[in-house]
Amino acid sequence: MKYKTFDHMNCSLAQTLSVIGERWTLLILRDAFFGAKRFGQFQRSLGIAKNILSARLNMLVEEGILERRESSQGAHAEYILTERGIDLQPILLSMTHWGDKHRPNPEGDRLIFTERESGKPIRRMGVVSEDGRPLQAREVRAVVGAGLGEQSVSFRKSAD
Amino acid sequence: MKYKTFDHMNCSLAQTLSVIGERWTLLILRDAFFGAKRFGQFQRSLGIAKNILSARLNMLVEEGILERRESSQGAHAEYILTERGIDLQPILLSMTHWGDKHRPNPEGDRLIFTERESGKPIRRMGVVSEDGRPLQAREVRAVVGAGLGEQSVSFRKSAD
DNA sequence: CAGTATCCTACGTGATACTG
DNA sequence: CAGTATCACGTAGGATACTG
Repeated sequence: MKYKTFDHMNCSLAQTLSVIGERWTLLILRDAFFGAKRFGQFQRSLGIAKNILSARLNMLVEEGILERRESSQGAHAEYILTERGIDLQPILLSMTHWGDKHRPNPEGDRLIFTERESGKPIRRMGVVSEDGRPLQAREVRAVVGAGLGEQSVSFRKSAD
Repeated sequence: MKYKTFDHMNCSLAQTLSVIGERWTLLILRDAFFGAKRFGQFQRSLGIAKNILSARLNMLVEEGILERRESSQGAHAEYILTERGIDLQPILLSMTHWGDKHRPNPEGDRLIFTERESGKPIRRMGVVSEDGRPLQAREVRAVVGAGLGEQSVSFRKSAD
């Protein structure tokens, strides 16, 4: 009767959720992307309980998403995003964009993400074809690959 | 001492998490994207308890992500993705791509997402400049907008 | 300041029984 | 089949005290 884990599911989404699927995790990572490094920075920013924060940071280090470094100056540790952590950026940005659109702040956008060099806003996250054209959701379909083996994925005749 | 909600946070990511931040929700939506419509389809596919599924479906309908329709044929209801739900596609795909890369199936990719027309695989989800160039994570910065008011977002001198 | 440890609560969850 | 209701349980989460 225990909590069901998603680990056994042969599904990339479920695998990802088993790592970052808990409420606080993505908010911690958001702060990391904004430059938070120290325990106290995360804690004050989020208003999260210290034991939860401690557990999440340790988990993220175990998963290779953050790296724990002893700071050269001062006795505190620092938590730094690894490459694997930086790879989560599209997820965070997609979620931010959805919130911008569907749960907006009446005063206007909260954050605008821009290209550092030019200052121009980036394009809203969305599916892009191999040669760079934006695609509508319905123009995309899923094809079963080798990793899925015998499993089917569709509830109808053709996967969407 | 109750569970803290994220609703009050003036952050698009937190707002999104307060809607789809619970474990099962994205898996239910995954199935919806693959064509699942009926209660039993979700239930068998996920192995989720019926009361949880019921609660999640109702929540998603309330949030305007799914629409509940009485099927013309047969007495069952159907749950259909709304536009707002379809807008979640970049989130699901970003998470799927991360799982593909960092928790791969040794046999190969589980699913390949392709452009329906040409059959060519889509580009991996990532940040794209206004004029369509792929950007590295570090080439992106966040600028405070009107919706953020007085709040700051940075832990250092310049936001990342 | 940076955590760890402890205790407590309530929410998410799961099994099962029940209804239309 | 499509749910709703009930109940029991564990884990996430929160407050606080404690240690280096």
